[in-house]
Amino acid sequence: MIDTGAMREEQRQKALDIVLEDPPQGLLPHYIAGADVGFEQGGEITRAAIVVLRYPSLELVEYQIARIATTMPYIPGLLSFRECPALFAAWQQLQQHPDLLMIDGQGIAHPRRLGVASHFGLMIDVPTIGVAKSRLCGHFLPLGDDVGATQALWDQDEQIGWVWRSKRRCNPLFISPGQGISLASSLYWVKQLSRGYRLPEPTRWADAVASNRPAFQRWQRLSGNL
DNA sequence: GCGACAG
DNA sequence: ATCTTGTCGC
Repeated sequence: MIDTGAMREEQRQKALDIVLEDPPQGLLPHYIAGADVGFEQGGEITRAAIVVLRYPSLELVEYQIARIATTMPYIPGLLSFRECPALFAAWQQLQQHPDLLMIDGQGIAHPRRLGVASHFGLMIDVPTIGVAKSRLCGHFLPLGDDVGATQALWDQDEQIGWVWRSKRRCNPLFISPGQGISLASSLYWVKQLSRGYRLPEPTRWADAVASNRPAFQRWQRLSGNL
């Protein structure tokens, strides 16, 4: 047991096995991350924020922000080409790489099955889940008004994701597998990482960091991470 | 030809 | 996404 690198890899693999299980059982992942992208100066600058939370406490343990020149305009269906460069820059700054990453945007719920979550997951070779606030494509049966109401998101006769009402009187979330995870596990983890707010904690924290919201500023003070 | 269209 | 105040509802 001298090769700590191999030991660490073994731990990582155990965590991945859990993430990939359907449904997940046994051991649990150690770190889960959330990513969000925003723009500054009228779109000239792309800002990506990635946060890492410890599981299952969901406490924020690290965050990184990357700002780079925008290279692509927003074109529906080609979002990943616009956001991946900044996301990757933030990813390379991380001290801790997570076992699972939630990205705002679609996974396979995309015309070509390559939403930003799928694309970025391939780039970093880490399981990803797409959590979008609105629909890009696909159709679904009428969704109930109650919390937890769920419908499968379809493209023809193929399921490409889920429509899930995470909170009452709020528009539903559009959840789809990014890379290296199943439809069932995608929904399972989004629920597992939600705490009564519309967005699951990883995405919620990523948004708070990217937008420098009060909650994040308060965290900075309390953790001495100025 | 017309409408839809993640962030 | 971003520009932005107040406002409605729990």
